Amino acid sequence: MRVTIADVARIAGVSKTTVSRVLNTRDEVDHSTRAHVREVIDRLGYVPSSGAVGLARGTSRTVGMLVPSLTWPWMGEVLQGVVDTVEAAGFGLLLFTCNRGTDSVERFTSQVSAGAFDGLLAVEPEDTLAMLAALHRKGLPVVLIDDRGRHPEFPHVTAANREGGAAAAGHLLAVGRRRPLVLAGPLRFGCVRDRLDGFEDAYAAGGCPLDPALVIESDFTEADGRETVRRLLSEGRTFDAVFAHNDLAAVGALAALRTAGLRVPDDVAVIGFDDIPMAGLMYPPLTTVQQPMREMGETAARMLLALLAGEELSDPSVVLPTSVVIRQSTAGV
Amino acid sequence: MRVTIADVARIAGVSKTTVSRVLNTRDEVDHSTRAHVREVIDRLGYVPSSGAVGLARGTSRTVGMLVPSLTWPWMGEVLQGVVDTVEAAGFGLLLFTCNRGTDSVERFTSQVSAGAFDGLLAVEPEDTLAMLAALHRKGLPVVLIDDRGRHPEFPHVTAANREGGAAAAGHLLAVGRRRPLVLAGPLRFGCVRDRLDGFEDAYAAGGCPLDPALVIESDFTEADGRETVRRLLSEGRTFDAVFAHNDLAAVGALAALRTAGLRVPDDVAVIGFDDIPMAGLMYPPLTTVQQPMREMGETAARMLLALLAGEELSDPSVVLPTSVVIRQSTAGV
DNA sequence: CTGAAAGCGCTTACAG
DNA sequence: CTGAAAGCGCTTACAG
Repeated sequence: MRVTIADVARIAGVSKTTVSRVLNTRDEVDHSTRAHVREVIDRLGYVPSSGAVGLARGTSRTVGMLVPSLTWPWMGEVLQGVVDTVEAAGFGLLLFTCNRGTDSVERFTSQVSAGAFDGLLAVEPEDTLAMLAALHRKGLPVVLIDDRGRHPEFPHVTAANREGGAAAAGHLLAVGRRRPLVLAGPLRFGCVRDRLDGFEDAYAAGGCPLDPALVIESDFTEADGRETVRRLLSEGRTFDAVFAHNDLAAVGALAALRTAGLRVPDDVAVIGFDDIPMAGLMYPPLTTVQQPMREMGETAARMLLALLAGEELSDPSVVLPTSVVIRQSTAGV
Repeated sequence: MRVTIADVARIAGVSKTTVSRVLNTRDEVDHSTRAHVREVIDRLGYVPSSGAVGLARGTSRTVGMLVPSLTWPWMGEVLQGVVDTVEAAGFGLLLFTCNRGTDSVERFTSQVSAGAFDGLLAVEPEDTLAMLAALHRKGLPVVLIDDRGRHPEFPHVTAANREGGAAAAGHLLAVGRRRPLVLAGPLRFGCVRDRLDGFEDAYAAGGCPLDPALVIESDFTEADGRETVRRLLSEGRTFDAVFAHNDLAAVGALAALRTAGLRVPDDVAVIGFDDIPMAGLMYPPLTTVQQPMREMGETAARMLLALLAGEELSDPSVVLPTSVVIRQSTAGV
């Protein structure tokens, strides 16, 4: 049987109130009483029932996390950052995905109403944004880990996409590339427009404005990156670099260039975005703009915990710096 | 304010007992009463507090999952399988990692005592096995997703490692490789010994027993795979194939062979194990023995849910089939 | 078929 | 400094 606070109280010869105070408050308890109760707690191995504590206090000391998919290459890093931070604060992490339509969305919202968690971390909530906004308005603390949209109504953390795009341009210009192909992500995403703007402006400032025919919307997949580059080459387009808006598309570009008999980086330099764990293991190793995924997870988790502690966020919109990781796909050997 | 069962009861003009029965039982309630209560529940948007239900019922309808790391290449697939299954059953998933020593282990065990979840899924619990065994003995339902050890004391799901090793051998023999290098994982892992046994036996049966000097213990990392192959080549060893016990090591082998000027698969064929998401995106695309990671997650989750439902497991030790995915690193173009 | 009451294991005014 | 009692929001015998 479970050891309860009543057991501890009885054996220690005090009231449940006193045991509760030993557990939860720093003062109001006589030193020797406190020591004695502590001893009994340890001896019995008593741990308060989280359900009962939650019911009495009206809080669960648990945060929820909603992700669109767990199999994206960088999701593990974000998750690890979140879990580490949340665990260290003594909170639990309840994980949800929303990849199966209304059914799972409904189940998720009912978990919210059920008070299963006190606050929510959401990654790139494209389809679920309206729902989240409703929950947020009803008082659920929410922090977005959001690399796609622009959501000033939520506290959120993103990477410095514009600066990342500019840095990619700076690097390509530095290695002498004047005619880059841009394999953009879906243009409805804020992050994509930011990366593009930063890149375009930097190229213009460098004295060679982009050729609009070489800015192509793609969909962040390896397959589409590969196919797009193949098609452009077959149409006779020329370019001396590829800036892909994510690493998967860059890997696709690598494959298409190889198939076409072009050398990377000699004929065409390739730079990606994300720095997924496999980026350095590609052939050639992929130069890329790094997003600090783990740190983004940690930061978002810290923000949510602060909110739950009743603190004001000094800055509800955190932008973490990106940086170019130079590897052989742009640098040669 | 939260809508409670008392609100529903008052507005519907019935007792809390009746509302509870409408919520939880199929019978014992008059048809029209039931309909009326349902209507009030919907109108008010009432959702029972999971904490209160848990306290009253002594169960949390939540399962825990303990993983050593969230950033391993195949972990996302396992997690996705688990989350999908658990969510579909209306359970929550509480995620824990144990990468920060005794501190996090202690925090984890206290969550168990706190009754935060009803059952546990654990992935490759090398260091935490003793702790898990203790919890299991105390009555916590546990299912292992375990590709490393052999733990007959727990219900668990693994991949068919021995058969996978044999299949790798069969494939290499079929493409004419008679002198393979084996880049084994740490030999203390059961899965490693199984893969090795299957591979060795199949090669022996094929008429060419392995050269013991070409069976090397490695550590499942890309760096060690690369370094080991580099060293062997520099020592003048010859081999016409590499069987790596995981895909990361295989990717390392690919890099070392390339650096040495050897062609894959012409000079040396390479086959890995796992089929991580990036395997097909390598150059050349990596032939590998696929472990059904997502299915392993789903199966383990289903087993745990069955246990929680009070069912007996028809088979507490489930072995899921592996299969060779043939790509260019062994097959040429 | 329905309800009053006790109980799940805590916390928290309130009183002393 | 300490405790009796009410309350958190449910479920579940028990009685009718």
